[in-house]
Amino acid sequence: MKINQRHDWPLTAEEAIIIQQQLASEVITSDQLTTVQHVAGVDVGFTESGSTTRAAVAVLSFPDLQLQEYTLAYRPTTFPYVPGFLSFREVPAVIEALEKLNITPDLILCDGQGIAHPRRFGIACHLGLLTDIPAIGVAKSLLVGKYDELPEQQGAWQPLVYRGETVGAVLRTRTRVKPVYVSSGHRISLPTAIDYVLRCITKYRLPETTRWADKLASNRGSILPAN
DNA sequence: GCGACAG
DNA sequence: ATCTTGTCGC
Repeated sequence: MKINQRHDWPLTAEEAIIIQQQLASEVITSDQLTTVQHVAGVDVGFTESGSTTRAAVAVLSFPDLQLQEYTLAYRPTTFPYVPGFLSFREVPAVIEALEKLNITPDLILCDGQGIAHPRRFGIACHLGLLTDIPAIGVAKSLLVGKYDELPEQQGAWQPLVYRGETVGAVLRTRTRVKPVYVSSGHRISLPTAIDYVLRCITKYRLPETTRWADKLASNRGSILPAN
């Protein structure tokens, strides 16, 4: 798929904040999706002491969740990990991997937050805007916000509140397992996002999309080409 | 000023 | 994220 470059990649947090504030105003948190036939999972891993960023995209059919295609991209790491600026470290490589895709996904599940972010612009928002594809943030841990305890049952959830606003949901994807943090990335509402995340869950805590992407980005099973 | 802090 | 073996539990 083709992706139009909307900005240069900043080298400092100060420059990154300006970009986040500009793009955050363009994020859409209402449903604007087409029929979902393909769901993509995205993840990033690091090699060579972190100097190389490896991005993986896995496209699964929906709703049957069978792997249809995957791409990889390697790039030198140019931005450090700073909470609140994860996208500037990972998105450049992800974009490159997405451009190699033959199938254009109808929905993207990201490993990280959507609008559940200090400036309402997590990695799912960034990827959603750059690709103009509906995107959901599914994070394994909390970045910002508070929430009440939730039932142990699969499907239970509680609003994630930050500065008086509901920015996401804390969702129990499997009974008695630690919950995940779901938030809108772009072109999707929270209720719809929760629904899709649950529909991508089979027998594990994380969606099959992110499990595939994670496996590919970390090269487990030695199924990847060296480069 | 003191903590908190996606991956 | 990454460094790393065995081990407890279903």
